Amino acid sequence: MKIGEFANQLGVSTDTLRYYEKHNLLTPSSRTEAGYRDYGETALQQMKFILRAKNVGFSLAEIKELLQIKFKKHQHSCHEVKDLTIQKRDLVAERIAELTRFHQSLSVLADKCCGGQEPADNCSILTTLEDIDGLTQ
Amino acid sequence: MKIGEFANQLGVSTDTLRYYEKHNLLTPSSRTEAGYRDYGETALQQMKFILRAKNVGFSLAEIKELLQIKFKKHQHSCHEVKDLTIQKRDLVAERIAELTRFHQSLSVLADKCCGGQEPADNCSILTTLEDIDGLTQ
DNA sequence: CTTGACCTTGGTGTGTACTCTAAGGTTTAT
DNA sequence: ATAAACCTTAGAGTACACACCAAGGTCAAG
Repeated sequence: MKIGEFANQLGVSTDTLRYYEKHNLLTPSSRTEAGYRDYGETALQQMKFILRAKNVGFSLAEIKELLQIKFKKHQHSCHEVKDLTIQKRDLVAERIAELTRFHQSLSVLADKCCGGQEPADNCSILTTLEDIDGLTQ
Repeated sequence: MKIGEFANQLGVSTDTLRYYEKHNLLTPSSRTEAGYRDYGETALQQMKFILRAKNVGFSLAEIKELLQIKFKKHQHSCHEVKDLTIQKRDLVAERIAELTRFHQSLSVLADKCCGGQEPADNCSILTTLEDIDGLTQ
């Protein structure tokens, strides 16, 4: 399968596939005589693996690690894989916590503001940002 | 106040201050004869405004908008400010939702894995990423 | 036999918020 | 007088995940 068809089947761009190849995430099974990339079943499965891993939140760098393990499963332990997963989960949790604080602060600001058409001279959002430090906790 | 002292007082780097100036977020009150930046009380208040806005999750681009409004309050309405705030809040909410899906998927993966020291040949995390599509509904 | 759709490489651009470097000028203390 | 500590500018580098472009080669259909 040439890159265009392969990309279409997976719903990604050819640029993405070349990018993944450059970054050692997915190498086409072979090349045609003309030098065209030729993707086979193995590549298809691997690309699906990558897309699923992306879907659960892994970065490309993390996926690369997962692939290394996947390639040589017997040289790695379940522990390693679970560790990667938990580390990522905890990182995600931290980011959620941070965004939740943002959301909370923004809600407080929005709720205090009348939102009317009058000039913003006494807008509570602006005055709050000007005056106090206590918004975050 | 020269840039070094000013930066210290606010807990930011001098690079950050020059960056903000370049991007029209904060201009020092004046310059000394030697061309050194000289920050005054107005700059201090504005920088605090910026840092507070950052703390509640606004990006620098959004803060720039807020500053434009703040500079000419009578030309803008409360409505505008509240709109910006709510738009940002909703954006943050979306991102939280996405990350929460990630967190959920990662938890499911982690919980299924034994995490033991044995080889990863049958690691449920890897096989799940290999086999199914149903992690994110 | 040519048109158009595909493919190749290498390189640049995007957005965010800085950080770091180089090469040089100024100020302050000793 | 000189060294340390500060300041200046312009420009490059960082991370992430691609998107886009130019210049050219290849392939199938009409």
